[in-house]
Amino acid sequence: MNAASIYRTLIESYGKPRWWSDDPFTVMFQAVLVQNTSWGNVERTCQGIEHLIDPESVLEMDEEALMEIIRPCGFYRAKSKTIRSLADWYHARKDSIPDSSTEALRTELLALKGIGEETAGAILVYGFHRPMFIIDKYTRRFLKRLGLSFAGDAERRAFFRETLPDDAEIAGYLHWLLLEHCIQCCRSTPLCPGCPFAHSCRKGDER
DNA sequence: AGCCAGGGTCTAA
DNA sequence: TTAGACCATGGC
Repeated sequence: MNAASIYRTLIESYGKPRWWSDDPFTVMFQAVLVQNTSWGNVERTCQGIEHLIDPESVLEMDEEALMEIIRPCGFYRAKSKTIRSLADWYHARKDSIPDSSTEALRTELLALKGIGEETAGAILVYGFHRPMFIIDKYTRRFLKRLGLSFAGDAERRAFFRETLPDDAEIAGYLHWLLLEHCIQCCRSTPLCPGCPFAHSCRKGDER
């Protein structure tokens, strides 16, 4: 089973996925909050404070206030620092982003403390509409359950690049679809009711 | 009560 | 370069 047929199956089963957010800074803010944290926590935290989620507001408020706001998402001491550096970076950089290469943006993001491959990928894809396959824990588990093993994330990315176009929308939709699928299906053991991959899924046989 | 959640950094070997 | 400790809270 190749990546293109995985994508097709996901679309057929779950329909057109939603985009993370149309606002780049909202993507950054939430991408940090969601690190090793459930999406529900992030949604509850962001509910009602939409007007504070922009670089200027973040830089204006003191660090204690920001920590208090994001506390329910855990790791709030580290995450508040990361969000501030993102706000700083984006505030200074946003006008020149359209002229920057994806690789340059990725390098700059990775240089910020608290931003790793996955968070950078999410920001590039959903925030800046740059093509990049995002490999997260769910993606790894999903591929493994399909019986596909890889030496590392570079190989996983290559697997997706092999049969899918180099396109930001596809990358974003694929990631969102995998997430949706895994939350409904892969997260539960031992059986996923109505799983569109049931015929090839080796759940429980993955370690 | 204990485990997991859409990670990332630091250290030791 | 890789494994393990650590960060912290909320939901089930």
